Amino acid sequence: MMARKSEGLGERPIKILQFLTEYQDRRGYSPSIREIGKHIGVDSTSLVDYYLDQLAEKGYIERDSRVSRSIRIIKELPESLSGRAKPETAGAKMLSAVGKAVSDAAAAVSEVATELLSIPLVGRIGASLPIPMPETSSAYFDSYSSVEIARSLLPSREKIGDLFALEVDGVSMIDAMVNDGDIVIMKKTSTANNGDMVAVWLEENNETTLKYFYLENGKVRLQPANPTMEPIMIDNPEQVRVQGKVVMVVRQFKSQ
Amino acid sequence: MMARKSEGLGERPIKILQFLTEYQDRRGYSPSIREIGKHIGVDSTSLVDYYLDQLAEKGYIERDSRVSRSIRIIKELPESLSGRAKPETAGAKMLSAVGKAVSDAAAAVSEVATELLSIPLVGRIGASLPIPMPETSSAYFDSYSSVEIARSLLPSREKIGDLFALEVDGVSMIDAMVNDGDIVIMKKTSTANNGDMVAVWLEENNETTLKYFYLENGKVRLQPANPTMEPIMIDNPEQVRVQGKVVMVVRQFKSQ
DNA sequence: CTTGACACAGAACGGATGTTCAAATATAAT
DNA sequence: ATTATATTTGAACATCCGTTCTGTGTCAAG
Repeated sequence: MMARKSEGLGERPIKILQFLTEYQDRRGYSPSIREIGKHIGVDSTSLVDYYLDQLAEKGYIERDSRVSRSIRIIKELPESLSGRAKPETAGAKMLSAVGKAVSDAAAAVSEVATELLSIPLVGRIGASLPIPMPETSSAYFDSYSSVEIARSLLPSREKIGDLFALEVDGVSMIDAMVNDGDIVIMKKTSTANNGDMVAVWLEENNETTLKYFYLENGKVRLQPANPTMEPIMIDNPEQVRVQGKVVMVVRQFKSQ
Repeated sequence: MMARKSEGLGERPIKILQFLTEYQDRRGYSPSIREIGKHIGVDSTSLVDYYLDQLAEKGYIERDSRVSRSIRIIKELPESLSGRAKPETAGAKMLSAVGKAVSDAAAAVSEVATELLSIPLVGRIGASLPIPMPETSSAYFDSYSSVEIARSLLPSREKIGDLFALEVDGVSMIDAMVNDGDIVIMKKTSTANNGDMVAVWLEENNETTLKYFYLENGKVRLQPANPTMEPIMIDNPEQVRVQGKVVMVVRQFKSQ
């Protein structure tokens, strides 16, 4: 019979190709020959080398001579050979999500766009200064950077027009459980409801702080998030300049 | 006097980071330590290792212990230091499948939106229990809810496969500036770099906490985010069970 | 049966590679 | 000056890793 193998791959090379994809997705670099061998149940490095040569000749991968972990995937496995079930690792799941985003990009852009809000990052907030506010109209669209937040994270009927973001400068709001570098997403408003966390400008102290807001029989109580700290009582609500209410705080750890 | 030297990287590490980007874009895998050394004019491998440690501690790269060519770029160089435009055209095909898909997607929809990652919310984290971990190979896809995060908020080349989210239960982590109801997004890992905020299971105290991780001459220092609190010193690093590193914290304020 | 192409095993070689250590020098802080 | 910390050198070590070589067994064609 015509055992014409020139077109097809053996089972082992296919498994290797799958493993390469999975490994690289997960770890960001290529496995070594011995790692490949262990995964497919072969402890002869020469045999793995043999399979890799096949994959290279068929144009599926490339590798540099004498360089460890230099395998690059050039061509995807044909679907007819993929033969693997859906349930994969978490990484593959995320991968498929990305793949979906790619393939659906043209069709679903509008949908995605509505799910992802681009909130202008208009400046920094520190204790010593009133917070900057976005211009009421628009047009600051490309002047500053922006923070992208999924709509699903925000209160469902939040009006997006009044949202803006600030980066926290300094540790002055540490008692509000907000740290240097955090991004606070605020809603522009001059009124607040009880229990809201608001940014207020305190004229007497000459500073901006984040506090929980309570209006109780004519007096304003500004309560720090830290329960061990004393609240600030203000008799005349007119003195309290609410600059916005905090909708969300995002803290990123850039591994530092 | 404030001699702003602590700002960041020296000239050598910056040059290394540029070289890493260039090399990986061109060849699809990471250079070896000696290749890096040759490029920056240093033939001491330990010195390159030293620089790479700095880059890792600052969160620019990640690498796996004892694995050759395993450097991944996590964070791009700040533009103020880059001194180089972004060549997006050629050479990008050598990137891993994920990287390729991501960059393609970004290119496809860059005008309207970036990608939205759906990160599984696998449970709650409290002081009294080890944190639940996502099963690596099972389909928890629709059994739990998920948190949607724009990729732009995550480190640029972060591997997305190992991410999962937990909701904070209780105020036990208030000294880590994490409050009840916060959502922490973590990366599944059993190793940590200095300065990372990690979730660790402390057997003696029988609790899980979030602390900054430092490995200093063989001992582990777990530093609370609250600077007024004392660190925990652990002589034997084997005792420290790192369950993951915190990538992001999201706090939502529901408006009434 | 013989031959030859193919698939596989095991071991060994030599170079590549990450890691570590001791020590020297430089820089900054006290 | 003195101490402490950061940077740098050089070398050595133990593995890791790709490559190669000698086999063994299979199976179909001549």
